Amino acid sequence: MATIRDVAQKAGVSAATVSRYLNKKGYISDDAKRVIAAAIEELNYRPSMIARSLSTKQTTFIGLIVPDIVNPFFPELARAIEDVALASGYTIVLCNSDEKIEKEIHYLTTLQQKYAAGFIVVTSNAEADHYTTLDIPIVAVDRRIHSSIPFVATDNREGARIGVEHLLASGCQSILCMRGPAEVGPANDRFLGFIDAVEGKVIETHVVECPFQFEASELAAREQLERQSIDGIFASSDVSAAGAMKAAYSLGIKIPDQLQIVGYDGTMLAGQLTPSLTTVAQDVYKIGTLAARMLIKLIEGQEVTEREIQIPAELIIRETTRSEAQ
Amino acid sequence: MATIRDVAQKAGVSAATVSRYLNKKGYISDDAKRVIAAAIEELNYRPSMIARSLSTKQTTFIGLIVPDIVNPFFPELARAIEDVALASGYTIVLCNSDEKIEKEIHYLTTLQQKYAAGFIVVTSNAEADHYTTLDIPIVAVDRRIHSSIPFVATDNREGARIGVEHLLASGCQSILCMRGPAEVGPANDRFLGFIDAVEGKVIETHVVECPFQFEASELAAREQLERQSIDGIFASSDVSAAGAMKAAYSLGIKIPDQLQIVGYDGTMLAGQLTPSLTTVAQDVYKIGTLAARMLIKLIEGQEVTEREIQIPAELIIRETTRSEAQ
DNA sequence: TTGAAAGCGCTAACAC
DNA sequence: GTGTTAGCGCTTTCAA
Repeated sequence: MATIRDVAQKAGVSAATVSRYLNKKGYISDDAKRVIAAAIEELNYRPSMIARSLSTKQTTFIGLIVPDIVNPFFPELARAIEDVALASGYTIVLCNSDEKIEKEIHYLTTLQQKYAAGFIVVTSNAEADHYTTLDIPIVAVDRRIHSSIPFVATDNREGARIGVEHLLASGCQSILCMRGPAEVGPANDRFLGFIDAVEGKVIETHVVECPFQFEASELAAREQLERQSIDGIFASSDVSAAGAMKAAYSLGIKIPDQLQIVGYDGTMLAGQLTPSLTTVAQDVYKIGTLAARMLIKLIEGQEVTEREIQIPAELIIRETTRSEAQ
Repeated sequence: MATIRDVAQKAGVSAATVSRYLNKKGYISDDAKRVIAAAIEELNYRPSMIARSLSTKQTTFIGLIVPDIVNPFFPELARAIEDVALASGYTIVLCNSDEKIEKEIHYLTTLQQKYAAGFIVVTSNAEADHYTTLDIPIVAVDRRIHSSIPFVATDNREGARIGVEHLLASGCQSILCMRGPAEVGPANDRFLGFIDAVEGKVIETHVVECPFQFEASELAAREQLERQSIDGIFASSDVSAAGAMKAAYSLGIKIPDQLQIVGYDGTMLAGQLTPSLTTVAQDVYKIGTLAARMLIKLIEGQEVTEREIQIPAELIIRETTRSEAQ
């Protein structure tokens, strides 16, 4: 690998001049430009980012800490972040925390001593110390970490309200809310949205808490479906909705004739189920984009006015609801 | 941020000694150990990996180049790789190529000048020059790049054969093979497996090429299903199978009574469909694990005997086939 | 407009 | 066992 000095020598100038050329800093004669360009070309020279980093103390790595990239929400988020990072010359480092605080801390410290310029984090761990005391920028996505940390997410409460409203408008009289885990912020927000929608209405409601997981959701749904007459389900995630569909199927309950279902998330899965699932879609790509843009601004010391962004969710009506109202 | 010299000073030793302590290299007195440890603790010192890298010319970043992390195969692969990387002190950098050779080259060069110690790559781009001329280790996953580059994948041909065999054993007389794109290596292997299974059998076969994509697959399947009588489908991916299921559903064809379907991949989707999809499952996590281990060995200069690994696929029998033979 | 020189934080001979 | 010294490849004053 050629170094800056090799280039300087070949071009007959000093390393400093080459450096200036590379960084477009300071004046430099057209002649010099020409020879340097030629030398770089000839040597196929690529500056070492690591030497540069050592010198400038700036880096271009963004750490992305998510619970588990296998969870369908995160690949799309990662994709969005990577796209904007790429455009701005940043590179993303993938970290799976499994929601474990030790793993989060591990990444935070290792990456910081390595090369991270900032972090984008999805975590439910409440002890925010490790985040608030960090001396590099960080933005929280999907779940709020601390009031001092910028945050981007869907307006889950309103999204859920819309979804349940749709069930109501479609004539449901007895609705089951399959809410997510109490430890997860968005799950609570969605539950609040459910309450918002049903409050004061003369209908029956049931609530069951279950993880964002297929088998567990299927089980929970089956239990509820057997026990009482339910004609509508609002599931806090598409996976749970899929579980409910399975339960209904094996119980011989017809969808959407006897039972209508609304999921949440708007993952691919929703569209690929049969019948296809009506769902409240999050614009995950947009969340990722905004979070990444915000972080990069922070890293580059630019002004960030909106430190808290809520993105509206969108109801996608498909085959698991009848939408009589329409 | 404290530096190694700060630590040395506080401990009353030289930077070299601290360095030796840090890297457990060379002898060092217990006394020294004690003072150094104390100084490190007190100053909350963390060595700068970037300075270290500049000095040693070693880094701990692994570039992972995949077409698109959103594609369900890749998150699990990434997860596996990250898990073994983490255990060995490496960190993974996520790169989405969109199958575009320019993007691949971009990552290859940028990351190399940044800090990559090696690459794990999934690509169908045949011009392997950029890979074969690379001067850092690389391993190919899922799709072969060049005979000189180590490679880990599922034994797709055999996997497909098993899947089709199952359709045959379940009594199918007229089988449609929904094969993947001709440019994609594994798709071809799976098609060969299909041929292997049906060759010489007195049954009817049909073949249609379609991308690993829901809508397109649904369309293709519907067309075939309308045109001729088909009682079995071997789809080259679970997504395509899901599309086929949807087509059958809207055509009023009962699964598995009138039509049996076998998918390929063993993604979550397969288990979450209703009825759940019989599929040939790849052990993606294992592929990732083996690839990462191999790459790390290569990076660390260890002997790698098996440079080409094929992992068997496993048939998971679920509700879209009848398995009369059992 | 350009070059010399110092230094970023660490490692690695080599000498003591 | 430990310290001195000389870099790793780049940037950045400061002079010229």
